[in-house]
Amino acid sequence: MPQLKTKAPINTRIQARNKELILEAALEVFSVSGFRGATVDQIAARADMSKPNLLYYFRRKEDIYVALLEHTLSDWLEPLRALDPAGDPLTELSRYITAKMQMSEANPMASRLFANEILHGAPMIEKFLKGPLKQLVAEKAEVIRFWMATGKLAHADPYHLIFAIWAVTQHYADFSVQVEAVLGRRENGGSAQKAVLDILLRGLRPRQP
Amino acid sequence: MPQLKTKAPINTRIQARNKELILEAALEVFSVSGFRGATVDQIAARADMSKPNLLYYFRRKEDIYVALLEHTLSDWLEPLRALDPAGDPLTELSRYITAKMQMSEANPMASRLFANEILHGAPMIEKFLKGPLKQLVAEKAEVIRFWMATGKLAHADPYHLIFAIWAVTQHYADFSVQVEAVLGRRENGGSAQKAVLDILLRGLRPRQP
DNA sequence: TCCGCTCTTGACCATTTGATCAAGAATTAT
DNA sequence: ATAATTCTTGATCAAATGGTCAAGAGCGGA
Repeated sequence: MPQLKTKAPINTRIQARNKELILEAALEVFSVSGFRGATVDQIAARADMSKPNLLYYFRRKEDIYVALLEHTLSDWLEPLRALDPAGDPLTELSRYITAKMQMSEANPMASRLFANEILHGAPMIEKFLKGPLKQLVAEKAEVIRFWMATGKLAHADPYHLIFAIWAVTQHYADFSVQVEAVLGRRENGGSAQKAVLDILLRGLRPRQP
Repeated sequence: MPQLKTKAPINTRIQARNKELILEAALEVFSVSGFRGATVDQIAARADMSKPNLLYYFRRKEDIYVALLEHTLSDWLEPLRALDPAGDPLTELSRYITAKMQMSEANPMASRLFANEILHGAPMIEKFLKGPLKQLVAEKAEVIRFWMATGKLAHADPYHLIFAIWAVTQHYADFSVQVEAVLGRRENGGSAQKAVLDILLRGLRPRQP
């Protein structure tokens, strides 16, 4: 008697490999061209695969895009999640900012993918923004507020502080073309990181410790 | 004998009006969907005009896009240009940040248009970035460096300070969907402005004046 | 009024592109 | 080995879309 598998065949080795290849190729293409601008042909070509074969693994172009977003949403939150209420505030924030800067440098394509999605109204991840993200930010804003209340950090609006950190760190990935144009393409790896830490954190040292 | 006008007929009243209508409609469409995602039909519909009629004023879709960018590039730089070396540093920077925040709130579509263009590699405005923009930033970075050297401002990398200001102020326009999702769509007009000024400038007050 | 120029549009075209299908190749299980 | 299943792709389709064209409507100057 044949096994009943109407859906979700267990991933074979070939499936795992090809899905990975497709997602990798799709990130490159979507991050450059956005959802509308990217074509299935481009992705298939980058994945060394015929278009029908690609569509055998992901039925619709949109499925690839959504899979990509889901695949990285969780990683994206990890550094914020790691903010430790028991740690030293400036050390914790410093770690967070550094982690975000390193993510921007190591994986600018993922950053641009999100930027594009949000810029276009976040049609695919609205639920995520209003649910898990909002929840996590509320929680961490509370931690920051607590640090401020106990005098270990200067006062500032925790939400807007978090926005500022996001904005600045992701700027180096999302607007890298502009950054490089203005700087004349001189290296910006370490120096940017140091400068950003300085700019964002210097004002947060408590007045009289 | 008929007047010789092979090109550039002087703008008639109808031309001026329709070009304006088209640019207005195009900004709405391009800022939401990006260059590739926007269709000429959409723009024509928003401008209450048939597609061929729209293409009578702008031969190609790209022409509308470029016209839009050029139309606003200059305005975009104005606040930075206004940084006055003779003024009080903190007052000047404060004015600059406030102006940028107000632009973000008043015209988020223009901000998103640029964000999109840069995110996709700035194919149309590369020259502008490497020319006038780079030039202006270099000049103003020098002003900031001067302020720091004369002890009227704490030390920080002027370039990265400018990037931080751009990043944070434009974040509220470009990522408004995310900001509103996280804040639960509570008003953010004035409070954001105050918070941003505080976060960006507090660390810049000179140590011992 | 009349003539020339500007403006407007329905119909149309060529290309791009997301998606399907049937048929064959490769792999796996028995 | 061999049958069943999974994988692969050339050919093809329908819809969307940027752009053209010719013909007519509207406007302004003489």
